[in-house]
Amino acid sequence: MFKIGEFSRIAQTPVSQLRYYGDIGLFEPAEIDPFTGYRYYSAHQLPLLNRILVLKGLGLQLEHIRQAISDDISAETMRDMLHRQKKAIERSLEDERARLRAVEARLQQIDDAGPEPGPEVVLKSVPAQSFLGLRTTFPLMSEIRPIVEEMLAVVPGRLGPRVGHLTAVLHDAAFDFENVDVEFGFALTAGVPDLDAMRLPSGRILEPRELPAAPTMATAAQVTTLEGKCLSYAEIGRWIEDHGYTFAGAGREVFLQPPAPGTCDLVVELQFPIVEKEAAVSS
Amino acid sequence: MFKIGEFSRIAQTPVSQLRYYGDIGLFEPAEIDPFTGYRYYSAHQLPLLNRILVLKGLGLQLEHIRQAISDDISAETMRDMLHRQKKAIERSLEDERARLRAVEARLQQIDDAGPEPGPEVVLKSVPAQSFLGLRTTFPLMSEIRPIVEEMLAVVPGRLGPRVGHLTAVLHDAAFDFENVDVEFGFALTAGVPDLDAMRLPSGRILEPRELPAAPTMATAAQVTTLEGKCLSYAEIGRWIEDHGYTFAGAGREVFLQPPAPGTCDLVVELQFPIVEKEAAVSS
DNA sequence: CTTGACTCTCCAGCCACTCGAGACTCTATT
DNA sequence: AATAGAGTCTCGAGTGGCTGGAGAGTCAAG
Repeated sequence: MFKIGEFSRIAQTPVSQLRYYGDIGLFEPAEIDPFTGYRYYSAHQLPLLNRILVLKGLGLQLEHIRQAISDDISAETMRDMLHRQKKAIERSLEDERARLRAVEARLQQIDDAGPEPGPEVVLKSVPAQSFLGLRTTFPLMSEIRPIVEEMLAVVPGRLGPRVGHLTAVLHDAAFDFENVDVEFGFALTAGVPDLDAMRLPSGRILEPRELPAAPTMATAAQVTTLEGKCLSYAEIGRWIEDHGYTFAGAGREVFLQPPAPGTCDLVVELQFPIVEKEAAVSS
Repeated sequence: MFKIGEFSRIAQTPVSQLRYYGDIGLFEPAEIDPFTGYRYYSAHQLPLLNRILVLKGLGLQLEHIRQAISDDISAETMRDMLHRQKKAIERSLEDERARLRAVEARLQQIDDAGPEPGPEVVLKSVPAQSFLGLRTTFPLMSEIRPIVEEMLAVVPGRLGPRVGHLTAVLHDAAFDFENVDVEFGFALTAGVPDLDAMRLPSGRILEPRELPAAPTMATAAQVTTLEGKCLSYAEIGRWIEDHGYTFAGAGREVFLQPPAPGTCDLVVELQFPIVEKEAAVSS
């Protein structure tokens, strides 16, 4: 019989761990002195402890190990467990690899561009939404603002609390500054009532439609002015390429802080639906 | 201004997380209603939150993220941090890969051999030790037992509390059952006193020497009889091959539970020093 | 005014330990 | 036999990054 310290030296396992395993009933000393409380381990227990340590080395949880070492476990059950473990490791390995790529990309970016941060690109998924909007091809960017201001002045008041964010849907994949085909309108948060159309003072008519769900969106939020958000298009485009995605549908601009009449202070989130580019990647 | 729920929807971040980040002072609401305690977030905060989430996605700890987003951080410091992070990921990636290999090996083993477990092989490192032993070439295995019993009967009594485990050093790499060149003796735990040699009743003399340290040992512990431990040699040998190691020195048998005169109940730990086999492994 | 959705604070729990405080116990040497 | 020093005991708290629940308060639509 060994006292905990010597057994710990033999098994190369910390004393605290042995005590802990005893406390949770995973691996208990062969004997405990009822007067002093000293734990005594027998050499015969070493194979079991080793088995536990090996299973732990495979990444199994202690609870699973407890099941695995209970005498009545079949080879089938064990196989199942290890199979699940294998899948789990493969998943986390994939995650780690992605993380490594991301860290490396960011290091690269610092070396390339200096510390000028730029907006962060994050993935999101947005569900399908009702949308009330007006699609137009604007010959010039400057013509957009009046219409937007008209919408902002009128629509929230009329729709009341159902109204979501002012949103632009960019139907032009090739984004340039003339003849932009863009749909402005509002996402509707609650279920839409019997709303067939809505006429603006200028006579333009907003029509309701369903904005499709986008399971994967690359998004970038920024504080900017109405005309100064072009930089981020480049940024987000590069990100999408770098991370092995491609565009998959019309992008959006969500005006989280809509342009107020007096100020040029607004917050926009660019959103682009993407899908993984299927490439022959060596695993 | 958004209430926490809406901001959570916008940022696709759980409410609980936002509250937590507020509590630890990593990302605080733009405003807190002093009467109700309601948190209010501004759209302007979204870029910062995104930055935090991206850094978290790189695997950084929140404490480090806090430093990283504090305004006065240089590109140098940031690079350092990411560099360390990269190293950490690479390390854990290597660990995970090893784990995956181990799980796969074990699955293989179940498919091959059925659920008959066999002893577990674990890695250990043992420091250099003083040793008091007797090296002999035994023509037959059966001649070992009397000598061992003689040693067990005499030595512990004479050395008192300094004595470690009965140990056999196997100088024969090619292990067969005749003419075994083996050294039996005792490891000495405390610093050895002025002990030059020790004479057994049969006239044999135990001589002291230094047992070298072995930074990496493949070990397997088993409950067995004196003559029935051959199976494990195969087991441990296969393990060493499978895991890309080679033997590096004389193996040992440590008798954790020494053979008592009346019983055949003993516990032995086989120990083989190993080194990584330098092979052209594709990373 | 009611109803239901939201939000608040505070506390416990997760996992697999580790560390420290304060009190015993063992053992080798004087 | 006394003592010093190493070892051991229990108990409680801490780790990181949250999540979940209880119980109470708040908001907004109808």
